[in-house]
Amino acid sequence: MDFDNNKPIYIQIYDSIRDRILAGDFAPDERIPSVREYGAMVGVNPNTVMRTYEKLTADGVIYTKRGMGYYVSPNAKEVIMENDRKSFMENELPTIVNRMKLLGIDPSVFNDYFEK
Amino acid sequence: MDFDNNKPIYIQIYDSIRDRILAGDFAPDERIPSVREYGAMVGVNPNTVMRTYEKLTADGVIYTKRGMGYYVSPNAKEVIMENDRKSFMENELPTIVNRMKLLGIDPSVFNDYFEK
Amino acid sequence: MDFDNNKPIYIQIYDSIRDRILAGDFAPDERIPSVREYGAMVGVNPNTVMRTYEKLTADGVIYTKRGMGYYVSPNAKEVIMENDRKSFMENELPTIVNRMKLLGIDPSVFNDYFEK
Amino acid sequence: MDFDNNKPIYIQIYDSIRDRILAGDFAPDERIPSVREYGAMVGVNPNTVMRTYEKLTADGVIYTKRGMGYYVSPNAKEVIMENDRKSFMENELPTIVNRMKLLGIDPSVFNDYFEK
DNA sequence: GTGGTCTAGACCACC
DNA sequence: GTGGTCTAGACCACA
Repeated sequence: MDFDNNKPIYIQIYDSIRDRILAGDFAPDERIPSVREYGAMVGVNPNTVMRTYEKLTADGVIYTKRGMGYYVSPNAKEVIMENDRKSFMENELPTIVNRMKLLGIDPSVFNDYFEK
Repeated sequence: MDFDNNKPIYIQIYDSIRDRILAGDFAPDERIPSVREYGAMVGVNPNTVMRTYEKLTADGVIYTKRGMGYYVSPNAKEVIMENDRKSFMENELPTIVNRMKLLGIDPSVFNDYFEK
Repeated sequence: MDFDNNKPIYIQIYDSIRDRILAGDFAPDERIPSVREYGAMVGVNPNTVMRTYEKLTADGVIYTKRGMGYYVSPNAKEVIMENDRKSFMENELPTIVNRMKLLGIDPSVFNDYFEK
Repeated sequence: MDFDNNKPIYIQIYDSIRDRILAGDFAPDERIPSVREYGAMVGVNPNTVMRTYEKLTADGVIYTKRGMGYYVSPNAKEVIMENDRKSFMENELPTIVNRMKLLGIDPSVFNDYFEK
């Protein structure tokens, strides 16, 4: 796995695991690789993977069983979708609209683009 | 002025000055506040403002007269609009639409939000 | 049985067995399930149950007959009650009261909660 | 500062800072020592202090200004009190009451103890 | 084996 | 100077 230097590695792993869960690569209650395994796979230090797993746990996307590993939450997909939708509506949408107004771009471009 | 901690302050000032130029707060060839003044206004170290002014100068949005200060370029608005519209239509719009499709968000939210 | 991840599982099993003895689920000199059986029941590795049984044996709450299994001590209830009451009154009660005072919580919450 | 080996150091620092805020050692919007300073003071690695600060930030007890340091939230005291009260009522009270019932301890001990 | 904590040391962007 | 990220390596309790 190769990383973009402008973004923390642990965030990039975070994004990629969320994507893989959404894509169905990891099923609910399935065990995901240990921090050591995953670190070896993508070529980063286990500590860095740990940080990703901590964040995903805080989100409620995965959970941990002591001494056994990390598992995908049963409702992981819903949690991810819900978080993203919320963040889009509350944070991104306002700033996008604001910019479009300043740039004089009409909202109809979205309808047009959607149909393609 | 209050800042978002996830973005460099000098970029946030950069954005805000560009917005103010688009909004007409600063007219072409008008002098903008010195780094010291501006820093005091927004509660920030002059060094940080300096960094903003350097970036705006590199963009061609403002220019400097030695010993006199910084001035808005005659064609500042056009420069900003040109760059931003292009980048918006080519880069941002596609990724936004893509995300919205994944999240199942309807393009009509834009029309709705615009009216507010 | 579902476990709280902040506490070792063998301790949680330990607590639960003590509770069951106090509640009369296990009578004095009655045989308790083998580590294998108990592990299967609660979905845990026999090693983990073993650790619990060792601790209970050290406490004098159960005893072992070689080749036959583990049995509840005749005076198990008394041992548990004795230890716990003392430790509760001397150690826990003072710190609980102290915290409640700091947090401004009235002792009446206990009377209220008891009735439920 | 000397630490209890049974508890993570970063949690012990976390507790101690919360206590100091409640005690008024750190005022609202006051800057707290940098991770390096604090680490040197209590004799731990800055990374460990960082972990404490991250947790306090997640709680809303402190906030960070980029490149400048960490500051006590204006409503830090209220946040701490509220969190503690909630955790007491939801987590501790039920388990305490449960144990008292098993041990046959009457809730009146609290009223008695409070008056001392 | 697993997660979890901690250290020492490094490098970066930002202020 | 500050926070923030990352590595390498260590040690521990737990399963």
